[in-house]
Amino acid sequence: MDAFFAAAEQAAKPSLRGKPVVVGGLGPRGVVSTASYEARRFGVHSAMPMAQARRLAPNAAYLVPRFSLYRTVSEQVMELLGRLSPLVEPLSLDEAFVDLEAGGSAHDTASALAAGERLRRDIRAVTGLTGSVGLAGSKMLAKIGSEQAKPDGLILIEPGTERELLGPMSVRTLPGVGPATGGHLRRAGMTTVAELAEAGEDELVRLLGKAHGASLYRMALGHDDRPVVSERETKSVSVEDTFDVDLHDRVRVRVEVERLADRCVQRLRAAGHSGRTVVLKVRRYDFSTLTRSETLRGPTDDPGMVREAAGRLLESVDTTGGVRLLGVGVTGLADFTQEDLFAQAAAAEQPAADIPAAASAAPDRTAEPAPSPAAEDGSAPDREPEAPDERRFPAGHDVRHAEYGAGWVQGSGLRRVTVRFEEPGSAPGRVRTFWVDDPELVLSEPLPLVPEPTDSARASGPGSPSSQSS
DNA sequence: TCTGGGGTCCTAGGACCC
DNA sequence: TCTGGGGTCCTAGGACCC
Repeated sequence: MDAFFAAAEQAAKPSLRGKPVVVGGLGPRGVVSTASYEARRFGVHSAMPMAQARRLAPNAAYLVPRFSLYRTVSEQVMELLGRLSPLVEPLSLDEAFVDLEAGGSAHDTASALAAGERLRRDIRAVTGLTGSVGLAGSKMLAKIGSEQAKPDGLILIEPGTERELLGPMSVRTLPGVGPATGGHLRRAGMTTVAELAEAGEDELVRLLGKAHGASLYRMALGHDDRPVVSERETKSVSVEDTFDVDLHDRVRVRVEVERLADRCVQRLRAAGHSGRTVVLKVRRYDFSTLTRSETLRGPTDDPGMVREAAGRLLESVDTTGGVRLLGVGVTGLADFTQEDLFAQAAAAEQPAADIPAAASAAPDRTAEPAPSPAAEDGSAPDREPEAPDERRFPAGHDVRHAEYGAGWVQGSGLRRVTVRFEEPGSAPGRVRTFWVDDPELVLSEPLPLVPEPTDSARASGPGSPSSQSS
């Protein structure tokens, strides 16, 4: 999908169409998630500090991400991809590989092109947004193709033309070559893909290590036989928070770690997982980042266990100077817990008589989620009694007013909310301001971008190469 | 007003085991 | 009569991706 988050917001908010839109964290330490193409013309791009974006494009609209909306649109797009092939590999909410050959939806250049264009039409019809398609014989080339096709385009890379196409491109075009590897290669005198191929595998392995060097050499030759994999197992679950101002108080740091542990366990349980290794992440005032981990005797999804492990790990970290970010994660995932094992063992030991005891060996699995006293009352003494206006009415979120109907928050503060009354199908709307506690005004769920989810497209076509839409 | 959040994969050293 | 070889697990850090 093209500039996905920003494009979705423009589709939802008629007055923003054709205007620079920046989606990302709006706090003092926020960064840009997505900039619309209009905003990119000012030099704004993903991962840029929001403060810098505001200097470059002071008149852009700045919005927080609304993942529920993006997830809804993403599901619509993934459903369309699923009609092309059972082999769909999502990379994120807005990007996926499709193995057209496995789906029988293309068998040569012409049928692949037809499938790609049909997909783009369907995406536009169903979501109201544009996507770009790269068609090629491998994942790497399909991805590079889709990147070049953006925005709102389609590119097919004819088999046999890969090397000549890649040769003059920057090494940074290849997946897996970021700032660090790019720098290494530049210092070694290599800036283009052709120069990588010339250097040879041995040289690249010497420079970058075994795995990275070897795979990069193959990519430089246009070789990539990685399969499209539809079901991938989750390996870790983590949550982290960057604080608006550094934390200095040790007690506060500890409280935040416990909160994060609870949030992490919530997500872990929601996914039906448990894990053996607890990881604490700390970013200090100077941006130096460290992790500490502890592996338990068996997998757990118990909030107390994770909280305590994270707390122990915190003991070994020097936080003088201040803490910028804290994170808690769980890896070594399983779909059972150690309590399950105990229960199983107990049941096996004493077959009939002992079923109640076996059940009580896993006492709080059903009683959960337990409201943790530590996280509730022990929490930040300096916390606001009520959420500030910006939190109650986040910029960009949908609202509904009893009299004026559907709109979205343009800004809030000083106990006031400014709302623009418009919705996906409407003309650009007018702005009105209300008191934050106006009972007529309530936050609402995102409206669909397209009125009736059209059901036009049909699966079809015999097939051949891989494609990626992004 | 410098630098998010959620992931994946790789490397390297030490412990431990046979 | 200095210090084998190979495998796995754990820990920490780094690069990269969206």
